[in-house]
Amino acid sequence: MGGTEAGQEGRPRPAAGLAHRVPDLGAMELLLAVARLGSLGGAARELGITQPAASSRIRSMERQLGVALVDRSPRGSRLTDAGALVTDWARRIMEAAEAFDAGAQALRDRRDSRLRVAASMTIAEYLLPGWLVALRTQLPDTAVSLLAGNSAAVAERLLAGEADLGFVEGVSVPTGLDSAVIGHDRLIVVTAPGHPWARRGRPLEAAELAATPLILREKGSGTRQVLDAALGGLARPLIELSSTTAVKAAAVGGAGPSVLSELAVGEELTTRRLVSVPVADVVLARDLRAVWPTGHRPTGPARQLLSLTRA
Amino acid sequence: MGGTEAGQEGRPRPAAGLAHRVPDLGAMELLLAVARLGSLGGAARELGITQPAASSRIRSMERQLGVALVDRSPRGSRLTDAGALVTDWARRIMEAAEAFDAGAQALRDRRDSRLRVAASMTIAEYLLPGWLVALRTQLPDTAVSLLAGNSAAVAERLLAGEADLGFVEGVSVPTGLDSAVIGHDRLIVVTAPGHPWARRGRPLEAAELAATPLILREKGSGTRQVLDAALGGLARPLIELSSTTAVKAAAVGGAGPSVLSELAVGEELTTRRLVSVPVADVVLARDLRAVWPTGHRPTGPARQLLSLTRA
DNA sequence: ATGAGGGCATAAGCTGGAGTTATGGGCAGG
DNA sequence: CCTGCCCATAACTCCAGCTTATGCCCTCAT
Repeated sequence: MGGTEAGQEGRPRPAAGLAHRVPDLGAMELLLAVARLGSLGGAARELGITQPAASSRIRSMERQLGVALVDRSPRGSRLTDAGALVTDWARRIMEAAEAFDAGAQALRDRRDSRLRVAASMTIAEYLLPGWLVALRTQLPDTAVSLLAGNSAAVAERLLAGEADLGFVEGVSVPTGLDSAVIGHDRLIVVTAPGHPWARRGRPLEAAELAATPLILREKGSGTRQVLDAALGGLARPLIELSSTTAVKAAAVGGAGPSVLSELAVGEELTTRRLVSVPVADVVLARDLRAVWPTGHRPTGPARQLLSLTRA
Repeated sequence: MGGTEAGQEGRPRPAAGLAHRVPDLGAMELLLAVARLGSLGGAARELGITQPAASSRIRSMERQLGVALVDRSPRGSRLTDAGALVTDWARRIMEAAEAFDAGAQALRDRRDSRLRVAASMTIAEYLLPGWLVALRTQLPDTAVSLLAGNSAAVAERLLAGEADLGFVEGVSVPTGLDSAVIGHDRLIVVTAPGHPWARRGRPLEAAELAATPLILREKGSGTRQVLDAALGGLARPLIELSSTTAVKAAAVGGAGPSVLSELAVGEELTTRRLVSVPVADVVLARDLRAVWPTGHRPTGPARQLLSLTRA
């Protein structure tokens, strides 16, 4: 028994076991239903399970967290104060899960979909799932398919008639396509709040930025290319990491300043885990564009998605 | 068998069953490990499970999503393009889960904790979990406890010596406490991108806002109170809903304009599911403050947390 | 060329958690 | 007082995920 126990002396354990400390998505969904409906039985009915199942599931979630979440009474259940908080936090997980679901569904629905989207990686990663969630509220029964690739691949799909609408980032628009600017991907300089740059009065000079070792993605990544171009190939790495998340984690931990896409650090900025440092004389911006074959203005679901993406 | 099947004629199904369409957190954690390490076996070792378990779990995730995620070869596994995308989306869920975990742990760790925080609901809901995650990277072994309540309760705890640091929002600071402004909770007017207000040239006048029916939280909610005060008790409801999420969903769906805390809609704004409408002559802002008993300037972990929260 | 090693897959068996049905006890309102 | 809604407990079932035991594939160094 417990065969797992063998040999865990100096296990690294970076953030491992999170899944064991956090209730699973089903339990959270149930908790949200209880919060909304004010009754275990009601929530159970809504999710298509029985009342005892709901009762036991909530109870084991309370055991796992070590916190009482609901006040049960003979005429209903209400959240405790702690329960309300936990429910709010759970809601944010479920929102991320909804975006995941919308995206995953689009990756799968190849052929028979009514709206075929081709998008560059950055957009597909950060923006598209949110758009799809929004679109779903407007057109619940429209199947969407997604193909992610670089600008050239997006153009190819559109011109071959294999996609209805495309999204690319960058300075130039592939030939044969019309486009509309829908936003900007700005690279920003960020540091942990404790770093000296977080309190400087005047904006950072480009030369200063180029002279300072930064936490960066590896050479070859899109972000790195834009930065190198803007600085004239001068970006000086303090550490090179292979994922945006790793870079963010290092920056949050105070290892040094970094340059990241605004899209990647929205959450960190609003919670002040990272602070944006104004930069004086470099513009690190790329346009985000919706694209379609010249002349074939988007119609139907494509038009609807397009209108979601710009003001 | 399959007793669940009974009687589901006109089931409401608002967004039900999400948990069945999305892999569970353990599977995502595994996927992230595979992405990072480039091998199923390696990921398995890191999570303390066996290689066949990892293999089968990834495979069933691929079945569930209907998408191939990893390219298995006799010398390792790499993510497919779709897999990279899915992994990025999963990472966002895991980040939310990490915040959840940090918060939940603080709710539980009552007595023996080294840093006891008291916070108002808005801050505890939106900001604190992120701070705790950041703090964890700096002080991994510091137990933190959290007590959430209104301003009066926060003050009481601090003055009784039962909390080391507090956070409140609002215009006045409770007596007996020193404070530092760490941010602002601004209410902003938002609409779906398709709404006429999303394209107006000039900012909205207060009178115009007061005259337009809005999607709002129910009377008595904090947000509603601030809005009513700023407008002179005039806010006119189009729909009244009992949770911020419901309000957001209605606004995203295009039901009408709404007024929400900036903190609540960060994600929706960056993905352009909602658009912020500038307002001319009303300031809907409250300060967010860190507070502590007069004279007892925070030290140790409390000081560290405080420095995380402000620039 | 050949054996060692890392990596993945398949097969068979075990276990625990989540689900089910069945039943009982509190509290409100006609 | 009884009907209805709410929740809890008990006993049983079932499956997802785990383990161990094997085997095949490929690469690299001897």
